[in-house]
Amino acid sequence: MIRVRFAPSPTGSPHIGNIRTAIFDWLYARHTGGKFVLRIEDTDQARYVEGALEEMMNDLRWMGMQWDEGPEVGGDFGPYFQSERLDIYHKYAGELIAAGKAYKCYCTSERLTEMREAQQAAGKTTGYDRRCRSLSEAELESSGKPYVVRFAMPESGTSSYQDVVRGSELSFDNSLQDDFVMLKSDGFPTYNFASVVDDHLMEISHVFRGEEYISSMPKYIYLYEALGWEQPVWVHVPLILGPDKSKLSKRHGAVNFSSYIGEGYLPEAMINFLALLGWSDSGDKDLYTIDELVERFDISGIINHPAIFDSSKLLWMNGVYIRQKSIDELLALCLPYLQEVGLVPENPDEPTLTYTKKVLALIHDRLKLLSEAPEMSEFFFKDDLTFEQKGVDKWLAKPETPAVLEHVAERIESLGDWSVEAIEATVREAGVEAGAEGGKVIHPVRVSVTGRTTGPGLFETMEALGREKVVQRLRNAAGRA
RNA sequence: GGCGCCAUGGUCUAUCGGUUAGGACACGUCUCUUUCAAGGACGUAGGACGGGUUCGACUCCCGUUGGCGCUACCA
Repeated sequence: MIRVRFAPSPTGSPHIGNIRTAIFDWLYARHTGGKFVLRIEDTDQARYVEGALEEMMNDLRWMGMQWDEGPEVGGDFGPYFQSERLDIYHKYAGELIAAGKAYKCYCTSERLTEMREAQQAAGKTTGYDRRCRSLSEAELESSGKPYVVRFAMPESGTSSYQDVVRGSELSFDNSLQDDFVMLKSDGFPTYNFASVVDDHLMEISHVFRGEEYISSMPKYIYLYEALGWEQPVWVHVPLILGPDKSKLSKRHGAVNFSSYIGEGYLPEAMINFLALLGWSDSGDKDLYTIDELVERFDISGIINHPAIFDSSKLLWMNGVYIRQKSIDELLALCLPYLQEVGLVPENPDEPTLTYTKKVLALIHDRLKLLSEAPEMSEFFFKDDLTFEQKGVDKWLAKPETPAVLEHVAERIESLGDWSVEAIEATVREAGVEAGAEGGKVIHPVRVSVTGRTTGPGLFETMEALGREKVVQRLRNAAGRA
């Protein structure tokens, strides 16, 4: 049975890198018909951030990636919060201590710091000097003092494992390894220990995690050995780097995942784009539906080198997915953005909805982000236009323009058939009659009616706006000049 | 500093010894057009360097350089 887990720690807003790992986990579980487990690694009380877990769950659900086991849904391998599994970690730590494979360490953080600084100053490799490993409890004068539990690593030899992404065996010199902390003095386990215990107990078959853990592999190898457990398949996925080429982290501003939701990216675009950051199956295809991704995703396609996160392709992809939406879907997607700035009322009536759909149809192809909808369609909903200076200078300020606009208004006013075709014919005719052919009439009319020099087709825009508003705006502009 | 991973255009990538090194984004030109998009056509741009191995290396090996990661009572 394939079981994969996504194991975030609630220490802040999830970023692109966290979510990409979750996408790989989810895709692999769905691809193999396995289980997708969500486990919360809340073992660092100092860095715990309120609301981070809710944000994570919200992000996952927004993408339609519902976990099979974990918070809110339960499962047979719970609890799924590490903070609720402390007794389990203590039990196994106790067994390892009894077997002489782990030991209590009473060294103070001051001593550790001093030791590290001395090692650095001497140009030596830093690491715990294992003082407490060989001393007895009596020798340490330890009674009542706080302690951590360290794992007793072998001091010589090499350790190795098969890396499924790199396709080769990776090995490490044991003499360079440290007796790492398993249990902290506050009684909480460290990631290194807790994840091993939980992955085993939760019967995780494949561990997908960032490649920053590769250098910690010796720890896991010996922990599994000491516990007598079989290792899962390690899938070290490539890191996602920021534009500055460093590992993605909080300090990279625009990388918080939820902010992409707010800007109006679509889940299918985010999943498609992120799945291709560190995985590929052909190289000739860029657009994948979620079903195609589930069908094709496999460990063999995972890339072995880091990828820089550059959102320009994501933006393009989002435009592609927006264009694939029906008008009704687009309405549902854009309405919140339009309502937020008051362009559309909270409880719109049927005619308003119909009108909004007509407007959205006109900007549909131009939209790359849902959040662009208000700015792009503002003049359809508001009569007090903001005029682009460029348009005013180039067209409205021309001495001959008012007469042209007035004439167009006149002809439009008496137009019988209010269709796009009739409007176009009439505007063009009126232009000719007033001595302004083609662009010479179209541009000033556009600026008059929309305030802009760019936008959807002018005649479609006029048709949507309605005769009354068009005539009024033309006369306003004529008088304005 | 030590250890580890990695190395194809600006970016994401294909290539698993023999290709005019392919695709996509971005960029540029043209086209369509009232504008801006969208669409179509075309184009600029790539194997870090040096040694091997081989009839033949982007591809395999070694070294160099470079980038990144780890080096916590963070994950």
